[in-house]
Amino acid sequence: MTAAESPGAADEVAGVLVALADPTRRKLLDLLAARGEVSATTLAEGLPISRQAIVKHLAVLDAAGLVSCTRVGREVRYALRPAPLDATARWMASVAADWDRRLATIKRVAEAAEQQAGQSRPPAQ
Amino acid sequence: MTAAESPGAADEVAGVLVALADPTRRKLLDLLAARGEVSATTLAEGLPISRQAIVKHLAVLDAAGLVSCTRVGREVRYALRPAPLDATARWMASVAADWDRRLATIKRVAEAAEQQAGQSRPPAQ
DNA sequence: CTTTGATGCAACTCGATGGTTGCACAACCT
DNA sequence: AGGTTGTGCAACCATCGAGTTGCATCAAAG
Repeated sequence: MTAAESPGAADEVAGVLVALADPTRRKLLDLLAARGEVSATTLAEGLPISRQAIVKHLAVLDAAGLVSCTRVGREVRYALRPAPLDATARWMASVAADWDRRLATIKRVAEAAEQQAGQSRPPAQ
Repeated sequence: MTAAESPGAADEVAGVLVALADPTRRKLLDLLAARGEVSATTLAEGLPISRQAIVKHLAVLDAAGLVSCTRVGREVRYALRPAPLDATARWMASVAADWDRRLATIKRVAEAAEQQAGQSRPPAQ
Protein backbone atom coordinates (compact mmCIF):
# COMPACT_ATOMS: atom_id res chain seq x y z
CA MET A 1 0.00 0.00 0.00
CA THR A 2 2.55 2.50 -1.09
CA ALA A 3 1.86 6.16 -1.63
CA ALA A 4 -1.65 5.90 -0.21
CA GLU A 5 -2.69 7.97 2.74
CA SER A 6 -6.14 6.65 3.52
CA PRO A 7 -8.13 3.59 2.47
CA GLY A 8 -10.29 4.15 -0.57
CA ALA A 9 -8.31 7.20 -1.56
CA ALA A 10 -7.53 5.70 -4.95
CA ASP A 11 -11.23 5.41 -5.71
CA GLU A 12 -11.95 9.05 -4.98
CA VAL A 13 -8.92 10.04 -6.98
CA ALA A 14 -9.97 7.97 -9.98
CA GLY A 15 -13.23 9.86 -10.28
CA VAL A 16 -11.50 13.21 -10.04
CA LEU A 17 -8.96 12.25 -12.68
CA VAL A 18 -11.65 11.14 -15.10
CA ALA A 19 -13.60 14.32 -14.41
CA LEU A 20 -10.57 16.52 -15.01
CA ALA A 21 -9.51 14.73 -18.17
CA ASP A 22 -12.10 16.58 -20.24
CA PRO A 23 -11.30 20.15 -21.31
CA THR A 24 -14.94 21.21 -21.32
CA ARG A 25 -15.25 20.04 -17.75
CA ARG A 26 -12.15 22.01 -16.77
CA LYS A 27 -13.59 25.07 -18.45
CA LEU A 28 -16.78 24.53 -16.52
CA LEU A 29 -14.91 24.39 -13.23
CA ASP A 30 -13.11 27.53 -14.28
CA LEU A 31 -16.38 29.33 -14.84
CA LEU A 32 -17.72 28.12 -11.52
CA ALA A 33 -14.60 29.37 -9.80
CA ALA A 34 -15.08 32.75 -11.40
CA ARG A 35 -18.80 33.18 -10.85
CA GLY A 36 -19.64 31.29 -7.67
CA GLU A 37 -23.04 29.62 -7.54
CA VAL A 38 -24.48 29.38 -11.01
CA SER A 39 -27.26 27.42 -12.68
CA ALA A 40 -26.68 25.15 -15.66
CA THR A 41 -28.54 27.46 -18.01
CA THR A 42 -26.41 30.40 -16.97
CA LEU A 43 -23.31 28.31 -17.56
CA ALA A 44 -24.62 27.35 -20.98
CA GLU A 45 -24.81 31.00 -22.06
CA GLY A 46 -21.05 31.33 -21.94
CA LEU A 47 -20.27 28.08 -23.74
CA PRO A 48 -20.72 26.85 -27.33
CA ILE A 49 -22.59 23.72 -26.29
CA SER A 50 -26.14 22.99 -25.23
CA ARG A 51 -27.46 23.13 -21.69
CA GLN A 52 -28.06 19.39 -21.70
CA ALA A 53 -24.44 18.66 -22.48
CA ILE A 54 -23.45 20.92 -19.61
CA VAL A 55 -25.83 19.16 -17.25
CA LYS A 56 -24.21 15.86 -18.13
CA HIS A 57 -20.76 17.29 -17.44
CA LEU A 58 -21.97 18.70 -14.16
CA ALA A 59 -23.28 15.25 -13.27
CA VAL A 60 -19.81 13.82 -13.81
CA LEU A 61 -18.27 16.58 -11.74
CA ASP A 62 -20.85 15.96 -9.05
CA ALA A 63 -20.10 12.24 -9.05
CA ALA A 64 -16.44 13.13 -8.54
CA GLY A 65 -17.41 15.38 -5.65
CA LEU A 66 -15.95 18.42 -7.36
CA VAL A 67 -19.27 20.18 -7.46
CA SER A 68 -22.45 20.30 -5.42
CA CYS A 69 -25.88 21.47 -6.39
CA THR A 70 -28.64 23.09 -4.35
CA ARG A 71 -32.13 23.76 -5.52
CA VAL A 72 -33.27 27.37 -5.29
CA GLY A 73 -36.83 27.73 -6.41
CA ARG A 74 -37.04 26.28 -9.89
CA GLU A 75 -33.41 26.56 -10.65
CA VAL A 76 -30.42 24.50 -9.53
CA ARG A 77 -27.28 26.27 -8.43
CA TYR A 78 -23.96 24.53 -8.82
CA ALA A 79 -20.98 25.36 -6.65
CA LEU A 80 -17.34 24.32 -6.48
CA ARG A 81 -16.14 21.80 -3.93
CA PRO A 82 -12.37 22.08 -3.61
CA ALA A 83 -11.75 19.21 -1.20
CA PRO A 84 -11.48 16.32 -3.69
CA LEU A 85 -9.17 18.34 -5.89
CA ASP A 86 -6.93 19.02 -2.95
CA ALA A 87 -6.98 15.35 -1.98
CA THR A 88 -6.06 14.37 -5.52
CA ALA A 89 -3.22 16.87 -5.57
CA ARG A 90 -1.84 15.38 -2.39
CA TRP A 91 -2.23 11.86 -3.70
CA MET A 92 -0.42 12.81 -6.87
CA ALA A 93 2.42 14.49 -5.03
CA SER A 94 2.79 11.42 -2.87
CA VAL A 95 2.90 9.15 -5.90
CA ALA A 96 5.49 11.39 -7.52
CA ALA A 97 7.58 11.27 -4.37
CA ASP A 98 7.22 7.50 -4.31
CA TRP A 99 8.47 7.27 -7.89
CA ASP A 100 11.43 9.45 -7.10
CA ARG A 101 12.28 7.22 -4.15
CA ARG A 102 12.02 4.06 -6.23
CA LEU A 103 14.01 5.47 -9.12
CA ALA A 104 16.73 6.58 -6.75
CA THR A 105 16.87 3.11 -5.23
CA ILE A 106 16.98 1.44 -8.62
CA LYS A 107 19.72 3.72 -9.76
CA ARG A 108 21.70 3.05 -6.63
CA VAL A 109 21.31 -0.71 -7.03
CA ALA A 110 22.27 -0.52 -10.67
CA GLU A 111 25.40 1.40 -9.88
CA ALA A 112 26.33 -1.03 -7.14
CA ALA A 113 25.82 -3.96 -9.50
CA GLU A 114 27.91 -2.31 -12.16
CA GLN A 115 30.64 -1.66 -9.65
CA GLN A 116 30.48 -5.30 -8.55
CA ALA A 117 30.54 -6.53 -12.13
CA GLY A 118 33.49 -4.36 -12.97
CA GLN A 119 35.55 -5.94 -10.20
CA SER A 120 34.81 -9.63 -10.80
CA ARG A 121 33.71 -10.20 -14.36
CA PRO A 122 33.13 -8.38 -17.68
CA PRO A 123 29.80 -6.55 -18.12
CA ALA A 124 26.92 -8.95 -18.68
CA GLN A 125 25.29 -6.91 -21.41
CA MET B 1 -3.46 34.11 -15.47
CA THR B 2 -4.61 32.78 -12.17
CA ALA B 3 -3.24 29.62 -10.63
CA ALA B 4 -0.70 29.15 -13.37
CA GLU B 5 2.99 29.09 -12.66
CA SER B 6 4.54 28.96 -16.11
CA PRO B 7 3.28 29.55 -19.64
CA GLY B 8 2.02 26.45 -21.42
CA ALA B 9 1.69 24.58 -18.14
CA ALA B 10 -1.97 23.86 -18.81
CA ASP B 11 -1.07 22.02 -22.01
CA GLU B 12 1.38 19.70 -20.32
CA VAL B 13 -1.10 19.15 -17.52
CA ALA B 14 -3.88 18.25 -19.92
CA GLY B 15 -1.88 15.41 -21.38
CA VAL B 16 -1.00 14.07 -17.96
CA LEU B 17 -4.62 14.22 -16.82
CA VAL B 18 -5.82 12.33 -19.86
CA ALA B 19 -3.07 9.77 -19.41
CA LEU B 20 -3.90 9.25 -15.74
CA ALA B 21 -7.64 9.00 -16.33
CA ASP B 22 -7.35 5.40 -17.47
CA PRO B 23 -7.01 2.71 -14.77
CA THR B 24 -4.97 0.42 -17.02
CA ARG B 25 -2.51 3.21 -17.59
CA ARG B 26 -2.25 3.83 -13.86
CA LYS B 27 -1.64 0.14 -13.31
CA LEU B 28 1.05 0.28 -15.95
CA LEU B 29 2.79 3.17 -14.21
CA ASP B 30 2.53 1.21 -11.00
CA LEU B 31 4.27 -1.75 -12.56
CA LEU B 32 6.96 0.47 -14.01
CA ALA B 33 7.50 2.02 -10.60
CA ALA B 34 7.89 -1.42 -9.10
CA ARG B 35 10.14 -2.99 -11.71
CA GLY B 36 12.21 -0.20 -13.19
CA GLU B 37 13.07 -0.47 -16.87
CA VAL B 38 10.84 -3.02 -18.53
CA SER B 39 9.89 -3.91 -22.08
CA ALA B 40 6.31 -3.91 -23.32
CA THR B 41 6.25 -7.68 -23.67
CA THR B 42 7.42 -8.12 -20.08
CA LEU B 43 4.67 -5.77 -18.92
CA ALA B 44 2.14 -7.72 -20.91
CA GLU B 45 2.96 -10.89 -18.98
CA GLY B 46 1.58 -9.40 -15.79
CA LEU B 47 -1.59 -7.97 -17.29
CA PRO B 48 -4.74 -9.49 -18.74
CA ILE B 49 -4.49 -7.58 -22.01
CA SER B 50 -2.46 -7.97 -25.16
CA ARG B 51 0.97 -6.51 -25.75
CA GLN B 52 -0.40 -4.28 -28.49
CA ALA B 53 -2.87 -2.68 -26.13
CA ILE B 54 -0.03 -2.04 -23.72
CA VAL B 55 2.09 -0.49 -26.43
CA LYS B 56 -0.73 1.93 -27.23
CA HIS B 57 -1.05 2.87 -23.58
CA LEU B 58 2.69 3.36 -23.35
CA ALA B 59 2.48 5.65 -26.36
CA VAL B 60 -0.07 7.78 -24.54
CA LEU B 61 2.08 7.86 -21.44
CA ASP B 62 5.07 8.77 -23.57
CA ALA B 63 3.15 11.61 -25.22
CA ALA B 64 2.35 12.88 -21.74
CA GLY B 65 6.02 12.69 -20.85
CA LEU B 66 5.33 10.24 -18.03
CA VAL B 67 7.46 7.56 -19.62
CA SER B 68 10.50 7.33 -21.84
CA CYS B 69 11.73 4.46 -23.94
CA THR B 70 15.22 3.40 -24.94
CA ARG B 71 16.13 0.70 -27.40
CA VAL B 72 18.34 -2.07 -26.04
CA GLY B 73 19.20 -4.56 -28.73
CA ARG B 74 15.98 -5.84 -30.15
CA GLU B 75 13.84 -4.81 -27.25
CA VAL B 76 12.52 -1.46 -26.03
CA ARG B 77 12.77 -0.62 -22.36
CA TYR B 78 10.27 1.79 -20.83
CA ALA B 79 11.05 3.83 -17.74
CA LEU B 80 9.17 6.21 -15.49
CA ARG B 81 9.56 9.94 -15.78
CA PRO B 82 8.28 11.60 -12.60
CA ALA B 83 8.69 15.24 -13.60
CA PRO B 84 5.36 15.80 -15.39
CA LEU B 85 3.48 14.12 -12.58
CA ASP B 86 5.12 16.40 -10.10
CA ALA B 87 4.33 19.42 -12.24
CA THR B 88 0.71 18.35 -12.49
CA ALA B 89 0.49 17.85 -8.74
CA ARG B 90 1.77 21.38 -8.22
CA TRP B 91 -0.62 22.77 -10.79
CA MET B 92 -3.51 21.00 -9.13
CA ALA B 93 -2.57 22.18 -5.67
CA SER B 94 -2.36 25.72 -7.00
CA VAL B 95 -5.77 25.45 -8.60
CA ALA B 96 -7.22 24.07 -5.38
CA ALA B 97 -5.71 26.94 -3.45
CA ASP B 98 -7.15 29.35 -5.97
CA TRP B 99 -10.59 27.85 -5.54
CA ASP B 100 -10.31 28.13 -1.78
CA ARG B 101 -9.35 31.77 -2.12
CA ARG B 102 -12.25 32.53 -4.40
CA LEU B 103 -14.76 30.65 -2.30
CA ALA B 104 -13.59 32.45 0.80
CA THR B 105 -14.03 35.78 -0.94
CA ILE B 106 -17.47 34.87 -2.19
CA LYS B 107 -18.53 33.72 1.25
CA ARG B 108 -17.21 36.92 2.80
CA VAL B 109 -19.11 39.03 0.29
CA ALA B 110 -22.28 37.01 0.81
CA GLU B 111 -22.07 37.45 4.57
CA ALA B 112 -21.52 41.15 4.21
CA ALA B 113 -24.55 41.41 1.93
CA GLU B 114 -26.66 39.40 4.33
CA GLN B 115 -25.53 41.59 7.18
CA GLN B 116 -26.51 44.59 5.13
CA ALA B 117 -29.89 43.10 4.31
CA GLY B 118 -30.50 42.10 7.92
CA GLN B 119 -30.21 45.68 9.05
CA SER B 120 -32.66 47.16 6.55
CA ARG B 121 -35.20 44.44 5.76
CA PRO B 122 -36.28 40.92 6.84
CA PRO B 123 -34.41 37.85 5.40
CA ALA B 124 -35.24 37.21 1.76
CA GLN B 125 -35.66 33.46 2.10
C1' DC C 1 21.90 -18.89 -43.14
C1' DT C 2 17.93 -20.15 -40.52
C1' DT C 3 15.30 -19.84 -36.62
C1' DT C 4 13.58 -17.48 -32.71
C1' DG C 5 11.74 -13.77 -30.15
C1' DA C 6 10.55 -8.90 -29.84
C1' DT C 7 8.79 -4.94 -32.12
C1' DG C 8 5.91 -2.13 -35.52
C1' DC C 9 1.96 -1.39 -38.43
C1' DA C 10 -2.78 -1.78 -39.98
C1' DA C 11 -7.48 -3.13 -39.99
C1' DC C 12 -11.30 -4.23 -37.37
C1' DT C 13 -14.82 -4.65 -33.35
C1' DC C 14 -17.37 -2.53 -29.87
C1' DG C 15 -18.63 -0.08 -25.89
C1' DA C 16 -18.19 4.54 -23.71
C1' DT C 17 -18.82 9.24 -24.16
C1' DG C 18 -19.73 13.99 -25.79
C1' DG C 19 -23.26 16.13 -28.04
C1' DT C 20 -27.96 17.02 -29.96
C1' DT C 21 -33.09 17.43 -30.15
C1' DG C 22 -37.80 17.04 -28.48
C1' DC C 23 -40.92 16.99 -24.97
C1' DA C 24 -43.00 16.82 -20.38
C1' DC C 25 -43.18 19.02 -15.91
C1' DA C 26 -42.68 22.26 -12.26
C1' DA C 27 -42.18 26.94 -10.68
C1' DC C 28 -42.50 31.84 -11.18
C1' DC C 29 -44.90 36.14 -12.70
C1' DT C 30 -48.77 38.91 -14.23
C1' DA D 1 -55.82 31.11 -14.89
C1' DG D 2 -52.19 31.39 -18.32
C1' DG D 3 -47.97 32.33 -20.39
C1' DT D 4 -42.76 32.15 -19.40
C1' DT D 5 -38.71 30.09 -18.00
C1' DG D 6 -35.72 26.57 -16.14
C1' DT D 7 -35.18 21.40 -15.23
C1' DG D 8 -35.43 16.58 -16.03
C1' DC D 9 -35.88 12.61 -18.97
C1' DA D 10 -35.22 9.82 -23.09
C1' DA D 11 -33.99 8.71 -27.63
C1' DC D 12 -30.70 9.25 -30.89
C1' DC D 13 -26.18 10.11 -33.51
C1' DA D 14 -21.21 10.37 -34.13
C1' DT D 15 -16.88 9.91 -32.64
C1' DC D 16 -13.19 8.38 -29.73
C1' DG D 17 -10.72 5.06 -27.38
C1' DA D 18 -9.55 0.45 -25.54
C1' DG D 19 -8.69 -3.87 -27.10
C1' DT D 20 -7.97 -7.65 -30.54
C1' DT D 21 -5.91 -10.18 -34.41
C1' DG D 22 -2.83 -10.85 -38.21
C1' DC D 23 1.22 -10.04 -40.44
C1' DA D 24 5.61 -7.90 -41.72
C1' DT D 25 10.14 -6.79 -39.94
C1' DC D 26 14.37 -6.75 -37.65
C1' DA D 27 17.91 -8.04 -34.30
C1' DA D 28 20.06 -11.96 -31.90
C1' DA D 29 21.43 -16.74 -31.34
C1' DG D 30 22.32 -21.39 -33.30
